[in-house]
Amino acid sequence: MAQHQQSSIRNRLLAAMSPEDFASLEPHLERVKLEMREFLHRAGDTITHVTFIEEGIVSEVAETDEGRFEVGMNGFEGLVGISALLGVETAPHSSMVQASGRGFVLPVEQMQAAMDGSRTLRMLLLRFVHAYIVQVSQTAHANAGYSLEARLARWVLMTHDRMEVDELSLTHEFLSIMLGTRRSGVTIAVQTLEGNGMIRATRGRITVLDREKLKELAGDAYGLAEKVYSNILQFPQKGDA
Amino acid sequence: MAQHQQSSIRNRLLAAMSPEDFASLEPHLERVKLEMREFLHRAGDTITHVTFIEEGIVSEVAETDEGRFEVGMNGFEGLVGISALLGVETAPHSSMVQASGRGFVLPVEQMQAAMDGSRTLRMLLLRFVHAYIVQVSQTAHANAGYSLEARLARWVLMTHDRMEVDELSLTHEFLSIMLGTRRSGVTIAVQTLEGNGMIRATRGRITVLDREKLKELAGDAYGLAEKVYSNILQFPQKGDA
DNA sequence: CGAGAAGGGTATGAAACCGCACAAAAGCTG
DNA sequence: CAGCTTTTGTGCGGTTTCATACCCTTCTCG
Repeated sequence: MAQHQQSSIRNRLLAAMSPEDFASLEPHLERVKLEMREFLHRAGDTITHVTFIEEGIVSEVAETDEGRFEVGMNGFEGLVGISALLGVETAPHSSMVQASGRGFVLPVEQMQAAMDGSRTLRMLLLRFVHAYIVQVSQTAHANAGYSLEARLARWVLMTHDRMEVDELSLTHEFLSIMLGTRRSGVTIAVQTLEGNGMIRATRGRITVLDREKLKELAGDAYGLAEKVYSNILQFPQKGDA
Repeated sequence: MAQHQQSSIRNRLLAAMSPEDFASLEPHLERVKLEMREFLHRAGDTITHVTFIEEGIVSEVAETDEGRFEVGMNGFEGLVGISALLGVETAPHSSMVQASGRGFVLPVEQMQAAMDGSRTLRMLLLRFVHAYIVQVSQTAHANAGYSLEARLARWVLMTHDRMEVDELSLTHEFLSIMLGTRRSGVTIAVQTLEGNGMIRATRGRITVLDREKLKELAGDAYGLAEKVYSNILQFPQKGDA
């Protein structure tokens, strides 16, 4: 009997596969824990595995002289090591665990063999890549024209989408890296959101209170990528829209 | 005899294909002109064709209430309709001709059939998708943390990479859309670059004078994506590095 | 060549952010 | 519970960018 039952899997990609496609990968899947702040790989590393996320969030981070910036994130709707799906061995960015959790790793050789062998699997995973591109594009867009508050709202929403609880473990320091801004700027923005009843903030923790208000603040910086995920992959929208 | 000789093609993707892959596409390729400011498609449109660019530049633009922003660009190193390579029918962004030129269109059905039929073709085109993702990520990164001047420098470099001449036809108005900023802000930034001898600016035109200085100003906002293109696709670096 | 349109330069006050520095909490540890 | 570390709150001056408006220059075309 198979080690892993497809029906008990949280990862949306693994769950959405045809049983045959899943069966071709299943023997090679191996459970891993995703520990807070751990790097699955650094920019420039050779990618040896892809990681299907079951729980938690992994951020794609660009690191330069000017500091670190998040360009995208993935949770149980996706996987880490997207470049490997496209036949590229070297990671262009670093992947850091932003919320601890767990996942399944799969060696790239198996991943590529399976994709070569199945059109349906390819279709599924490449549609996911498309959704990720839209997400990164939205990040570019948000960074270009939206206020710090709007970007914070967007970021909280995206993180919340990928968590099962309303409490997010986040320090201002960490948020400032994700948003590419000053730590004290985050403090001000957090206070504003809290003042408007969108979130409750305590030391090292942000609790989501009102998603509708957050969406209003985020404006067009939030939503497009999420719509694409849900059209393409049955990414579950939080039940308030 | 084939209508189009692979050897006479400027597009890097078409040129880099194996002769067999090229032959499978060649009968379906049709020449098109790319007229200034033309939209190849708008966000939400169904993608019916991909367009391999021979000459000119097409920008991917996100349009919202807050204005329009460029998220990425493609020239003779790439194609328009990337989503179609990933099996998605609907365009997430609008594609606008930023520098006039020409290209080859190919119906998506032929594109997908050819990709399904050839692993080597798939590998090539998906590696290109990867390079595009890195480019968009860099845009996100640049927008997050770099000054208007640095972003302008990056943008001029990227455009220059994709043109054969040093003279770029660009109005400040247009640049302000690309960079997501005010028109008068562009004027100031252009003056600064001109003052430092990096460019010469005349009405509706910017001439590149000193790429090295531009690179210095752009810093880490420029370079990573270009390195990936060149590793993966023999994207020619301008001969000054 | 003269009018109009398109593009570019400049000004001005307000707002958002930055960099930095330091004080106050909150939580942890011995 | 004393002392440390981590996290958060706050202040201040300076810079960048915004929003808006108006004028000037250059080009086009009748």
